[in-house]
Amino acid sequence: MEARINPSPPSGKDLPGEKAERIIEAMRQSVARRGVAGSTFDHVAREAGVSRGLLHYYFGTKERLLVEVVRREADLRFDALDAQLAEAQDADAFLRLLQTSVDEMLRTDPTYVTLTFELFTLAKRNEEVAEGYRDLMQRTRKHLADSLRAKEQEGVLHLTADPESVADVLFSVGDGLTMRVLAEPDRDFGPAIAAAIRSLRGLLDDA
Amino acid sequence: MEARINPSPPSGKDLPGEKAERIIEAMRQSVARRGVAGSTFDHVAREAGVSRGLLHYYFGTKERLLVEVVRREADLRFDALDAQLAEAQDADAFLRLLQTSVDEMLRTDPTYVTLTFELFTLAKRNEEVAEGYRDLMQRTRKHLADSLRAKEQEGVLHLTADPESVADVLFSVGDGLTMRVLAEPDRDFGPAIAAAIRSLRGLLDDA
DNA sequence: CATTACTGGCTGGCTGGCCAGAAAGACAGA
DNA sequence: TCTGTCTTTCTGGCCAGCCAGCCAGTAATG
Repeated sequence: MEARINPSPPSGKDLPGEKAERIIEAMRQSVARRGVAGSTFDHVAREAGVSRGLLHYYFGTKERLLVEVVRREADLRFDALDAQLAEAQDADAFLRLLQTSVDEMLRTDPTYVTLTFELFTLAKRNEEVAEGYRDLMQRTRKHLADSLRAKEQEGVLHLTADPESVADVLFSVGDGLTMRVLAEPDRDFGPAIAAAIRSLRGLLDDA
Repeated sequence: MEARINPSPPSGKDLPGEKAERIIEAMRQSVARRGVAGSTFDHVAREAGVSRGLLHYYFGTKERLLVEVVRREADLRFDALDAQLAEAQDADAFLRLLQTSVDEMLRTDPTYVTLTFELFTLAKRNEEVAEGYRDLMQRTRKHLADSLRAKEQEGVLHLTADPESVADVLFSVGDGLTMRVLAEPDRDFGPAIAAAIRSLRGLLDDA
């Protein structure tokens, strides 16, 4: 009766938690589009193709559902990063790939940026979400830092600060500029982005 | 009957719009603390010491009240910036002052950072707020850019990009790092901030 | 038949906005 | 200075709508 959260494989034809997956993904998209407040169980359930009650059955509360959303967000972020950065062969290429990665995301689907900010504001008011968000930040930083370390050992980059700090700064600039681009989509941020990249290059390669 | 918004001086002992001021300030603090959704007219009215109805009388809707909050936010931001940056005599001092300004704000009262993010997420869903937010971004950028230009003419700085772009990048890094500090208050961001400053220095002075 | 997975009606609480009218001036005349 | 009237400012009760969570009960599974 009090199973909750991934109550074990539904035995039969379905993947374990296949419905739970659909709920999380529906919530993810809904939060990006409508915000946390606008993402009612009613809407999300309809979009996931399940009943409203199931959301409670699996997750109990909205907050716990959001924590799962954050977790999934981290996975998606990692995949995107790894795919983009793997092939960089020097600092310039690395930054260029980072930039096009952000560009592309903004043009095709700004879901996860929006979601990140939405979760950040909620984290201020809910400890469960806050913990999930901290975890997301830490894992993301760690992940990029590992990539940076690897690239350094390959001789592709020469970091002028510890990898974690570099990762923090890279993500910070990325988030800050993204926020501005989203707020003023008609403005040309080309020069600002170019300036940012020039400025960041000093962290990746002082040769 | 349809006066609305600063309906003219209340003639007598009070300052013009003194109550409106109190409402805006109460809303500002409430949004920072409880978020937009949690800032009900009931709470805000009580904290401003007025009746709930007066909020409608002055502002009509919650959105329009929020737009006023954004406007006030810009003024506060300008004052803080001007006060801090006026005395900088070289690029390093400029960045140092920028940093201590952010530090101090974080330690004493992170109200306006929180508020800024809160408004950003709301802007995604409300055109009135979005316009106010764009305006805030533009005016803030313009303001810092003007400061930068002035410092350049004084010979204090030598910008390596147009002032608006430099302002964008400075604020972006500031916002991004601030977000991270707020999310992980126990982590030591000293090295990351140092790295950011080293990196940004290239935008202010290539001598 | 027992257990687990799932449904959807219900409810109590809350919210933004509306509005009828009270309170507080403003002004004029005596 | 008092009084009566008009206007502006301000109040708080009311309402319709919405929502998260609860739960009694149904379907599926083994």
